[in-house]
Amino acid sequence: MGRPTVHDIAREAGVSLATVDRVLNARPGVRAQTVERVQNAVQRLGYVRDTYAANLARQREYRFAFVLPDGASQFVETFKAALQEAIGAQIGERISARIEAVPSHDPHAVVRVLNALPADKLDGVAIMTPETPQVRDAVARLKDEGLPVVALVSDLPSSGRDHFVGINSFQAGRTAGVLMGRFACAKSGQVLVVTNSMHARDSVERRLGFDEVMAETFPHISVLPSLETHDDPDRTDRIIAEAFRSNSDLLGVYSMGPGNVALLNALRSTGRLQDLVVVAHELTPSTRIALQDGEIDAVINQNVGHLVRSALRVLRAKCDGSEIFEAQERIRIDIVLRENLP
Amino acid sequence: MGRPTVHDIAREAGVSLATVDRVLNARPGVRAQTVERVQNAVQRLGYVRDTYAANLARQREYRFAFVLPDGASQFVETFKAALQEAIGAQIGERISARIEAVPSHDPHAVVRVLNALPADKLDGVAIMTPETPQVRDAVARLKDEGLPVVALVSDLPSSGRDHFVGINSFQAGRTAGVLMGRFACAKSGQVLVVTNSMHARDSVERRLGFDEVMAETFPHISVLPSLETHDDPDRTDRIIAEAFRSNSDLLGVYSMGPGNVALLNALRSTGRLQDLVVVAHELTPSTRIALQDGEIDAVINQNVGHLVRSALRVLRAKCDGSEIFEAQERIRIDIVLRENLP
DNA sequence: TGGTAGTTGAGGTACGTATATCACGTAAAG
DNA sequence: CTTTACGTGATATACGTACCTCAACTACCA
Repeated sequence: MGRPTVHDIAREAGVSLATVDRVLNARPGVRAQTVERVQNAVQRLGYVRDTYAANLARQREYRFAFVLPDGASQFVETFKAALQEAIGAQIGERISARIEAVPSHDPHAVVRVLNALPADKLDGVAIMTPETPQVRDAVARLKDEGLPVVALVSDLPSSGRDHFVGINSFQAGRTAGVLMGRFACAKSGQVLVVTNSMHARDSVERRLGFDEVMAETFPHISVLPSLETHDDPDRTDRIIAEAFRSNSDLLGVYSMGPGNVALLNALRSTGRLQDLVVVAHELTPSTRIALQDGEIDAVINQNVGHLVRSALRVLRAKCDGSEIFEAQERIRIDIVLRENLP
Repeated sequence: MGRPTVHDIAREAGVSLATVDRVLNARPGVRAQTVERVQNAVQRLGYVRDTYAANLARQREYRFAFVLPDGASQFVETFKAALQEAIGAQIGERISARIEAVPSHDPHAVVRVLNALPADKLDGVAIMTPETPQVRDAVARLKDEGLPVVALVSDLPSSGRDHFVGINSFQAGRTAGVLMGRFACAKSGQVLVVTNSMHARDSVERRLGFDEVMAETFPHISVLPSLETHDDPDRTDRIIAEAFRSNSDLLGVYSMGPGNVALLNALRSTGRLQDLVVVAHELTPSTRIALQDGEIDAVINQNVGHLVRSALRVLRAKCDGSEIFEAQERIRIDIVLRENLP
């Protein structure tokens, strides 16, 4: 015979179907002793609830909200596209997802959106935003209302989020460091580090990892202080030009954050792009082209498709109270060169 | 209202439930005109069959067979472990998989096993084996019996297989080449290329990709003819020792196939392992340790977990006649360094 | 006219689970 | 002794689909 059903449990435990149901769904009105009898039967027969039949019966729908920064970042756009695609392909999985766009540089707006989420109309929330104390509080509130919360790309530790879907920024920084050091080939000189803002936890951690490897393994290369572009193309042009004026032996550039379009333009106008080792984060249309043209040497990437599907799977598992298949949910730090472009 | 059901289709098309059922399941006894009416209704309402309800009703079980080489390869062992784990985690997905072990170096045995597969007790087959004309024929036979067939890791082109789950060997070879060239840092010298056998299509293609990049981009490095170990540790020791005697400027070693344990041992006994750039394929317990110890510089990997889950998803989709979500099924060429070890 | 084949409808049962209602105990409280 | 609350069983309906049977209708041919 196939998998045991609730009927088998009822027979094995010597109780009625109704009681099995009460126990399995943690409904009240069952003596502790009876509960145990049923649970033993479940154990003995190795019963596993058929989630799909259950969802069919209860007309379950998984209603998720994705809170994403609204802005010019190609990475977020790529992520959104992957999300739309995944939702489309998941027809039949009873998943619906709404996207809540949040002005990327307004910390208060994030909190407003989070607080405005209709907890009773949702079954889970995924959040991509920098960590602030207010966000932590808002997440805690969502958790209080019984909603599973997943942090996306940027972790929200000590906020009570159920899960983090993303890569370890410190390791990502180390990986970038090794590529920079080895591709620079024992030459000595300076490396530029550029990001939009060092207020983001990711940037800080990447920088730490990068510095650690450079100091350990490539002491002949000196890593310059982080330049912050503040997402401003003009400012980017200026600080890059200035950096090239004041450093004679520039070997490479490490771009830790978004804003690769502006950065690449600034680098192009120096006329020295081809000689530099450039390592950037996130595979987007622009970094892809730059890789193909040999302008960027390596991209450290987290696969957006994997991020999206992992977030959806984890949220579902949290809703169902089922186990997470850890091996599948670990997001890899992809190293993308021209040769292994997906 | 939620997703349309067969009832909605029946109403929309002005026919009975039975007729909708006949059309949807391609049963005979429906006028062409009526078929069209129903299909139009399906189109208009955007009906998608609820696969899980359908599987529930028809008591479907997906019975797959995995034909895998039986042998000492750590890669295959890792793959098997991932398969077992995935099957365990898929309880509730109505999937069962049997593993058919085949002596790895007996081409006839593969064919015997394939021919002995009980087509009527199976819903799909995944095959990991080198390509031979006999295998092609056996696959064609399986297809004739109506079974979906997926080629794993090593493609079986022109065999009629439904899908290939694995990476492009040529691109993988190119990727290895770039890493070798760049990590060798403009020094000139020779690179050893080692595999167990150049009869395998993978090895040939990897070699082609590797050579192409080396010739294009690193002409100062000369790539030596492929050494074949034939899975024999003693032979491996001998040919490696001989290669070190006759080449004075060895810069690196590219290991294209399995047998990394024996190769690493042979390299260790030369005492020059630390100075070499070593690029190998497949992340296994031994290559992982060698990466950590700095003996191997880079591993080109195809994630076994992804391979397994992709094969299962594709086989299921083929059984259901549903679309494949291409973006999800593209296996990435992973570059694994010590710093981004998963 | 009757026969036959092709087409359609009506309705049922089943899959495994959720959920509701009602009835029947038993034991404690009044 | 009655009342009440609690624990349990019996039974039904539903979810969306598959698959079966039986009846009925149409069209065509002999």
